[in-house]
Amino acid sequence: MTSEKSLKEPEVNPSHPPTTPRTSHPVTMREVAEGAGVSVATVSLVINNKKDARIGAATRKRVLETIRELGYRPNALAKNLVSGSSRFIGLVADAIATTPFAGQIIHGAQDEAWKHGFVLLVANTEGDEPVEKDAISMMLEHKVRGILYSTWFHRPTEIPAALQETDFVLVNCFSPDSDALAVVPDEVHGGREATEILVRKGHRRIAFINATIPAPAKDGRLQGYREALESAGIAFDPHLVFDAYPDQEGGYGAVEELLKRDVTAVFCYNDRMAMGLYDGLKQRGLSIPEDMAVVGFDNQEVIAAHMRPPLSTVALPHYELGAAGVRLLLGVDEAAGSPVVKLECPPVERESVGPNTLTAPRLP
Amino acid sequence: MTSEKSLKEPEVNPSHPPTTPRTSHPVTMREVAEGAGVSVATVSLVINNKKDARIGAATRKRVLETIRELGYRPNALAKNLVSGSSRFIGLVADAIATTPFAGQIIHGAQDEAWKHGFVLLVANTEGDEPVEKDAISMMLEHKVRGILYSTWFHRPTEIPAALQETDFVLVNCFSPDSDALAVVPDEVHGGREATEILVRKGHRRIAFINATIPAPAKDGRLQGYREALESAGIAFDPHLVFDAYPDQEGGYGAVEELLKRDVTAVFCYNDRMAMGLYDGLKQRGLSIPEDMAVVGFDNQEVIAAHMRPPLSTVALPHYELGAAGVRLLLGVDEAAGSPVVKLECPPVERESVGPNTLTAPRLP
DNA sequence: ACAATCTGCTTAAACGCTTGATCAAAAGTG
DNA sequence: CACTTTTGATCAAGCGTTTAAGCAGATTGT
Repeated sequence: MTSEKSLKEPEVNPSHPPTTPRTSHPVTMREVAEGAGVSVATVSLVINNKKDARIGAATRKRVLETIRELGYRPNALAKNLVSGSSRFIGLVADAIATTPFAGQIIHGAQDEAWKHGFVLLVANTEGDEPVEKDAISMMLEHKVRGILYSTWFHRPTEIPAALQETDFVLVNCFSPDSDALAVVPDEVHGGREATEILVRKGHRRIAFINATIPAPAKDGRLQGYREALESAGIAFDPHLVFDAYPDQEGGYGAVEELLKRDVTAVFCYNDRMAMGLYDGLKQRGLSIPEDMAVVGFDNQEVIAAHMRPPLSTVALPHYELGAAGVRLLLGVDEAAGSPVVKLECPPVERESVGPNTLTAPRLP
Repeated sequence: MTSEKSLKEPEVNPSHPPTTPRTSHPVTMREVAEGAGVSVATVSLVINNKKDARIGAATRKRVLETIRELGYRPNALAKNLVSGSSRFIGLVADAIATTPFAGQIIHGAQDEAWKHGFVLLVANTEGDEPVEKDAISMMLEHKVRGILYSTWFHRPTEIPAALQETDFVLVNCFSPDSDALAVVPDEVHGGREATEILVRKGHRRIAFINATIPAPAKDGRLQGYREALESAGIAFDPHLVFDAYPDQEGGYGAVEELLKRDVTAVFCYNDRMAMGLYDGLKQRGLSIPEDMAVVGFDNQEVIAAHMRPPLSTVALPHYELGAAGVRLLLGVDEAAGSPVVKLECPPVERESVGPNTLTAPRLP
């Protein structure tokens, strides 16, 4: 009988109530119940303050106090077991930090998930199939509420089989032959916005340096460019569109071609390209925006905002992609008609675009 | 009696075994047991193939097959409940995507965690105290194995009280008055490396544009600079060190000062500063590295690798910080003597540094 | 031939919590 | 005053696992 739980054993250190020494095993609900002289059921009811539970004010207070004194923390694991589902949302990314973009997706997803009481479980697959499979398995085993499957650049993708075992939404990618939920940037809209920045400033002969590599962005932005021209009543001139590899070198190398075109403005496929273009232009003694207005695409903060002059561009809504992905997963957004949601790419005007001074003859 | 579990009800769709329709509730171990005609204990033993468990070859095979047929997935929640601890590692960050850096920390932590069978639970606090508290609570409630508390730039920090309730390690930050485990970049070493890139190319008059804002980096890099000079037998000249705000503008604005110093090389506090410096230099018709050798610090990929010429710099080991943090947390690294581990900042040589052509008279 | 040992599997308790069913006492009703 | 109702709390089953302990039947030792 001596092994019976001794009642009211003097506390070792009653001074700082919430100090739960890590050495002692975690406080459970049972201990709280004993401490407060009630049943665990009561404690549970108090904690979750169930609407229809009838608990006396005195008891409730006593329980709450005991919880504080003991520094009790609910065990989410047990909670989840009972409810059969967790408050986790999985995020499977093919690149988590290869680019700042991926970070933004995580950021947006994290914030939105948190807002709804969920936590993000992140896995980085580096594009490795087996890893991806394991990652998804792990998430399923943890009974995640759903999975966000994201890619670091906008592209079509296959849907891993295991994904079908839970709710999921594709983020920054889409499945051409399936009606899977997806959220992607609206490239066409972006292309239009970019072009319109130029149009608004009076430019009429606007070049578009597109990417050499095929992607939704390549087609979409071109279409947006054409739409913007059309809206402005400017005839589309195929000669003003040409391709370059979408990086600094590409932009730098495109200068020569560009200058042949006799244009006053140029829309670059992305910011890095614009960065190279800047160099090429400056090297020829040309200045921006006076001699050439330029707009980029992506709004890579580290680059765009700090070039000289700061680059006007169009932002890829990565943060929003993550956030919208979560909302779509949770079904908190008013259901869209199409399963694939397209997010706007907002223009970010800085100083690389000035009014067109060349429509009138140069320095008349 | 009709509500009894009907035995061997014909399968609805026996064609694709592993296709577990999401509509049906998840397959549990019990169902596998029934399917295989054994007890759940047996199934458990087979799954974890316990060394000392005695299971017949036939039974084992049958169980394994049933698992496959039913598409069974263990419920990690239940597993964790029993074991009392999860395979989670929490990552609390004050900024998850404000900078590409934070992404790298996550990346490193996730890779390393994964390697040891753990998953990352990420929370972004945006520096907000209550959020931080909630985030830590949530992690504790999920019985994480430990917590990585990370900051996006190297700095001293307070340790949130709740952290003490579990194992934790500070990443990219440290607590001046506590012996908490921490892992940070070795700024002194970095400063030395940066300077030595220049020294090795024969430069003797090397300026250092330090930051205006106090930080471990400011002091550390300066010390590293001095150490490198000393090792090279170059007298430290306080006039060659001056401060500027650590961004593009700062670098651009520092050019004037710099040119007064009559130096052949400059070590910038960070890459962004170097970027501004490039502009200022070019604008004055100076070329890099011929007229001025420049090295940066941080190795911000998006920037450094693509400037013209590509910038020599020193890398902040963000990925490694995350990875080492996890190792430290799990205790897999050979215990270091000091609780704070300093990681090397490796030099990344590119083309912004050439041999010193000015020690000898120009074009002799 | 009988006990001792081994083999293969099952029983049942436990993990920490939730929740519908219960129940005793207090309060309200006619 | 005998009754229903309300109030405040408890019981106990169950969530899906793990694992120590148990138990038949087969195998071995002598």
